[in-house]
Amino acid sequence: MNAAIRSPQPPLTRSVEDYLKSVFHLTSQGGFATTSDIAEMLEVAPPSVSGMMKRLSETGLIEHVPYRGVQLTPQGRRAALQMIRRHRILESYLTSKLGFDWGDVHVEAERLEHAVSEKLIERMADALGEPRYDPHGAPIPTAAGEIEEAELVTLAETAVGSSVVLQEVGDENTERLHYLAEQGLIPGVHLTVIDRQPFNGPTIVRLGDGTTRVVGQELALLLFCRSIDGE
Amino acid sequence: MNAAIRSPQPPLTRSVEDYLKSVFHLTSQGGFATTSDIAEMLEVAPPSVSGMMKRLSETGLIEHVPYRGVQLTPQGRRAALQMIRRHRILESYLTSKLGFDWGDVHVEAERLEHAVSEKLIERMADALGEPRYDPHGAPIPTAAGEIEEAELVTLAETAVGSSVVLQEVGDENTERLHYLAEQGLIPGVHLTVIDRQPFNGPTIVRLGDGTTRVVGQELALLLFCRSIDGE
DNA sequence: TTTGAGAATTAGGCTAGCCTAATGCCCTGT
DNA sequence: ACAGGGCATTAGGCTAGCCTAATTCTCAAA
Repeated sequence: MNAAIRSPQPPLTRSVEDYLKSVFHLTSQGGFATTSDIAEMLEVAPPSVSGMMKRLSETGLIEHVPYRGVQLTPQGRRAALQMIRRHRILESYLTSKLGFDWGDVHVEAERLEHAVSEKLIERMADALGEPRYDPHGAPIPTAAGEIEEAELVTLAETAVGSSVVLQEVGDENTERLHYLAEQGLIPGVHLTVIDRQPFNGPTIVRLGDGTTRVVGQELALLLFCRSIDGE
Repeated sequence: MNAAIRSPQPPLTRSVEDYLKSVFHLTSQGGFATTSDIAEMLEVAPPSVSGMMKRLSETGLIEHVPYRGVQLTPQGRRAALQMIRRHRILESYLTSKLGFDWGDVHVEAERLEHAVSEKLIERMADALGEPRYDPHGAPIPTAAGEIEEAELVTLAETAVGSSVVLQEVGDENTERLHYLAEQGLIPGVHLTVIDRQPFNGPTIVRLGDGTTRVVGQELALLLFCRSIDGE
């Protein structure tokens, strides 16, 4: 007889959507998302997070273990995946239909994802041919809420001598993305790991066209690769 | 030395954008927008409007004459026209590029207009070839903030025997728009006014294809026409 | 010229989200 | 076993926007 039970789906606010997305990303490797990690990701103060976590666990979107952290409930996960689908479809659409640069789309999508209707997203997805990856190579959840989980390894971890395909660029910084694109380090490119300097030094790779690149550790950690050795 | 003077452009909130748009529409025939008209248009209580009007006149976006009403300042008008441009470009884009129905685009655009960047709007406008009218025939303000002001007359006011072109449909109700489209009463259509029943009765028109339509007064008041007699 | 209906405003209160300062909990290192 | 650092939470406050109830203003009609 109380509101929480009766109301089926009070639409989520922008803030709530952002918190859910953060928790999803922070728990993608399993475990709990901590208050301070969420606070840092959303650029708010930790007490703001504590307050929101309380609200969200009351509405059943997250599970909160005080002083430990939070995890998404199935319902929260569904909502988070929906937001991520929106975000990645938007990025894809802006890139391929409106000529946006892959370094710029993140910010734009971040604002739009809270305002687009389901219908618009599906129209965009349709116009794009139901893409499976966004411009950065990240998998796009299906409308049903399924997301591909690939076993990827960062370029910094690859074995010297191995061959990989750059699958996903885990970054959203405009300048870094511009630089990477200039270097030809974009999803889908084939890389052969030629060498790696010691003490967290750069990795040297050969691209498909035979040219080589020296990739510092900071960037190498953002380049998620799929091995193609054994296949 | 105070904040209002120093800060160049504190970005407007969604609410503020909506209020400015309302005031623009309510003052388009000149005069003042009243508190209760704004309240009705935005579906809020009159005191909410009074409060907002106070804020907006303090920030220089409107001119408030207490107990009389409000008007936009040049700065407020600029902001309002920018929102209207966004709205109409969005409607146009959704209609022609994503297959939305002209009856549905209003709601969608209403949500998106607060979230899109200037850059995205200009990309859309570009992709559309800088359209001058939205799907309902309403003029789209230029990026510079100019808007066409046409002398239009509603179909209910046209002289029997005259010839007109349906220029703009002043409605945003989905069902009515669907009905009008079915009847072929869409912007650009050529109409000859054959007859009008007395006592606010319907207007009978002939379309370009020779078929006739009986248009009740309620709808006829929404159909803005341009005369083509004298030309 | 007064009066009263109707519109506008002021008074006072609520929620969502944010903040800082104060307090509480947990765990590791001695 | 416990002291202290570090993270989390609670306490208390703020703004934007909304609300209802009470008050004030305006103007037209008697």
